[in-house]
Amino acid sequence: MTELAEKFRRIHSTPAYQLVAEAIERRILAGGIRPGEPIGTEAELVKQFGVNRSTVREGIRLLEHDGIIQRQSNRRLAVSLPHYDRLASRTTRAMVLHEVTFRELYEASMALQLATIEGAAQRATDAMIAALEENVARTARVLGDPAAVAELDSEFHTLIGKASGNRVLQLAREPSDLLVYPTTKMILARVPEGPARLLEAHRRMLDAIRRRDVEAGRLWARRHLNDWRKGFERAGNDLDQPIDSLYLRASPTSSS
Amino acid sequence: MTELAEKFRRIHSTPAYQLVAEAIERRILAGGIRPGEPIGTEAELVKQFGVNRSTVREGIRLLEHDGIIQRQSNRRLAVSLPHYDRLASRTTRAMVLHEVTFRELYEASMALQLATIEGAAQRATDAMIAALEENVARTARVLGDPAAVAELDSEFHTLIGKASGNRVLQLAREPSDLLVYPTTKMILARVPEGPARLLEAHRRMLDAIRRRDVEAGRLWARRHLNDWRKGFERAGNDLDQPIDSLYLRASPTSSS
DNA sequence: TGTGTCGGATTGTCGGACGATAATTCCGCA
DNA sequence: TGCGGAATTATCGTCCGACAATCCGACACA
Repeated sequence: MTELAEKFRRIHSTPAYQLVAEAIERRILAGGIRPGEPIGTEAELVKQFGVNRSTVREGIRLLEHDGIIQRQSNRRLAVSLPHYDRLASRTTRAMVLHEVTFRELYEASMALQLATIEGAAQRATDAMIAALEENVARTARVLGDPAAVAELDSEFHTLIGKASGNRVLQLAREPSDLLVYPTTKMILARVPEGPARLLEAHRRMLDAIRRRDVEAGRLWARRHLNDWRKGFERAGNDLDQPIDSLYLRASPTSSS
Repeated sequence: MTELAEKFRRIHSTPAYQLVAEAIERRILAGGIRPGEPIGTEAELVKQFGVNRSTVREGIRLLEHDGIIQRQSNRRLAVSLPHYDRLASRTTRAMVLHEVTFRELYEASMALQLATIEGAAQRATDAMIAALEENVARTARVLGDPAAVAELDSEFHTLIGKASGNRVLQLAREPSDLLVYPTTKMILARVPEGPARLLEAHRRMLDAIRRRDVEAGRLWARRHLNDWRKGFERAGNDLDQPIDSLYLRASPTSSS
């Protein structure tokens, strides 16, 4: 083995199906095709790229999976805006595989939720506030059913995310939220005073948003999440244990 | 159109290739197969699932694309931990397609970076601090080259992310970081005092981390990002304009 | 207006095939 | 006996051709 001079870059042939996917992706991102517009049938792509249909299909699958293209009613492919939950579930999955701890989840959620409610307090529209009020009212009605309360809690936070008007923030927090939700459910089922405290916090947060009181919003969001943490520990868990695979959803697909 | 009673759930048949993907994914997430362990060859999967190889291939492509399985040197498929950047680029792409504004990016980054440096100040190891010092030293050396400084800035923030020891936070901020980086590059190229101010901020942040001074860390991280925003505006941009497709990387694939 | 029917288009799935390349085995030679 | 290189095998990427199921649109019909 002579010392080989690094004259050549390591050769790396990209498989055709990836090239297909990247070519289409580039066109979409460059704005050549706008969301909603069709990108042609498989047969057409076969002709354009000069590869076999199987290859085209493998390529298309990737983009379809990412949600940047979708099949319309015609079954024809069209560009689409990837929906949040689709991306979020991937990231959530990664968190589970990486065995992140609840502490990490707690810390990150704290930062994200505080920023979110800050935005919501500043910019929530009347419609969003009405939706939040409706959510809180419903929560009050099902206070005896922990699972239902947990579900509404999840919805509440999603609504606040929307109300914040910050999509970057929404995208950033959704993966964590997906993990927080099942935990909340577990906590509420085991900590008797949980639902009442949760409702109180939601009411205060909503009130802060209504009054555009950023500081009060932050305060109650913080308390709310601290309740979550304390409940988690009171339910007999260690904050430094990794989140485990309880959190795989039954069907991670099909978001209408 | 009469009011149709919602008696039936929308029918939805899942194609076989998706079932294959989901079946494998479930097994992995349930912990049946740990990262690094092989999944079996395509031929074996064909036998197990009783479908055609084309179908199996379409299915495993999806998981491969998500990074939860990978081909080893044997070419055999094995479970793997999805790496951050792979997920991040998807989310970044979504942000571009959704035409999020710089303001949204700025706000979200602020929350995420403050939380990150907080974690770093509390938990950075000596090794991480050394790496940060090395980064700062290199930055000082290339101060005349805006592009190089931008690159090192990106690295600096990645290092702080690692130093924070919070992977949830890291996963949450990476997508935004991917968008911040090209902007920083543009700003540094146009704002003469940019590099010097950036270096100063990095030094202060590093110092705060070294002294475990959370408040100082937050302060300088905030200033640093405010500089970014001001530079952005000084460079003649409007904070409320959508980020555009300048940000698609040349090759969004292959992370070793 | 609502309903059956038909043809065409498109997809999902299949079976089989070939070459390229990495992994493994085997064999001749020192 | 041990080792380097050749032969074999395994596996993947790609291709081809095919078929049924399904959906869309159009059209005729009640």
